[in-house]
Amino acid sequence: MSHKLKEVLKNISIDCVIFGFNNNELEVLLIKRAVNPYKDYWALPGGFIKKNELVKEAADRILFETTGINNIFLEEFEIFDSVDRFPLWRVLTLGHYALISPNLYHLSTGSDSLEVKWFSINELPDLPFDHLHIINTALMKLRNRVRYKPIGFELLPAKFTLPQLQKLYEVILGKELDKRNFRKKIMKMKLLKMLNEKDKNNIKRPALLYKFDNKNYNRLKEKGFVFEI
Amino acid sequence: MSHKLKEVLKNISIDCVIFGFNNNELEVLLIKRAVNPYKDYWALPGGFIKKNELVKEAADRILFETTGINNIFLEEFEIFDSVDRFPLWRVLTLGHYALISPNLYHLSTGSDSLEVKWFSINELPDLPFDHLHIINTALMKLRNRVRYKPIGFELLPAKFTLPQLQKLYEVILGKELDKRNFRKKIMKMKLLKMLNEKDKNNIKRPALLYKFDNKNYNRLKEKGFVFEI
DNA sequence: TTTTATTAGTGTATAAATTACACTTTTTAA
DNA sequence: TTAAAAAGTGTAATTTATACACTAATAAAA
Repeated sequence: MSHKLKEVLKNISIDCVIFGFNNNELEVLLIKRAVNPYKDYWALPGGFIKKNELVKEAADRILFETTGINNIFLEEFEIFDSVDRFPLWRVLTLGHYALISPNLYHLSTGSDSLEVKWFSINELPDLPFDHLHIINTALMKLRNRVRYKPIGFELLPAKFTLPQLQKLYEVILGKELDKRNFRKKIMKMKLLKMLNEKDKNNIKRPALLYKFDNKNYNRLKEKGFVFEI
Repeated sequence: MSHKLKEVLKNISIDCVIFGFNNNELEVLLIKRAVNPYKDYWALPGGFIKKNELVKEAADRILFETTGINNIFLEEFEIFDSVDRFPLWRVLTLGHYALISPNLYHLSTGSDSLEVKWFSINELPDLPFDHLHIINTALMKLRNRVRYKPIGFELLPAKFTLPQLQKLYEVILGKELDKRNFRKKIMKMKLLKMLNEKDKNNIKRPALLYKFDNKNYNRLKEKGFVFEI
């Protein structure tokens, strides 16, 4: 790690599970570790919290330093506390996750990472520590959360189509949705702004483009609106 | 604290917010601190995690040592990480909460607590550290959680009446519910076992007693049932 | 230019759930 | 025996959820 042990809280670390959506599949961002233990292994971006850092600040910094990604909404989802999960000493890890639209972020390595890459969650490499368990836990939490908070939208480009949104939810929830009912339900929530543009990506019947109306979502939320899919 | 600093992870502590339900009010369990800082103050039961302890084990032990309560379901709900929240050094606190039926548990003090007592959440004493913030956050999380998981039942005695259950939900959710609709909704879920007994507590028309059918709840859950109030 | 192919977009019927509401019954206390 | 207090109950209207097939709009192919 790039920071001296004396600068950090050596018993508390952070691991980040960054989900993306591509080719109608969920993906997760991994780094190739530059340091031991498990040098050269693909693993979750992670690191230790500095002594005077808030958890949120640390998560943002660690993610940026290892992958080049910043300015995303990281959320704590679980504490991983097995006694021997880190081979050298006792470490509790605060798991964080985020959903991002992969094409919006430029990836770069840092001193702790040799390489950064997206992996389909259906084709993960061997992972060190309990990182597979962390990813699976994050996925379970994501599946539940996405139904009660409009975080799924973060996985789409700023401009998206209703068929894309539906596909995203089908992939996350693992079930087929009726497009008539899905469309009616979403449109009724009044969370989308229709754009006077169509998706022109080699499609016979180009679909209308929308964007998420965050301002209206917050306004409705204050009035007691509850998102649910 | 009763444990030597060298035995614990001094940067990670646990605070427990234990909710009870009494006189149609939510209550929270506090201890009078036996040690500095803030000796003699009423505060949340808390302590440090031992070096080879799982978070869950630590939470259970800390709660038992400070209040005499054990064998309850503690759940982590938030991390409190302000840099100066503990005056002597950097401490991150893993907030845990639980709901219990107060009459089922015998309270006792330990070496860290001079006294243990229930306080109405509407009449809290001055609290040290950020304990008021911790309690308010727990309450917010509780209000949401109680709608999507049948944890509210934990606040009632093993045998309870439907009017008691409704009152509990009204208190937690902060709104009045129609007793006809509430009764229909609850009975339809098939989570209660009707007892051939009535509540005989100085009531003109004694109500039927029920108990929560955990076995059936788990069976229904496996079949895809989702609790929601 | 016309035809074909592919996908987006739409409407209707039924079932289920939610919401709003007042009176009857059952017990204990007076 | 009567009064009081609370539990228990049913109905109607509205909203939401679910299931389903055809039409329309475009680009590619002929």
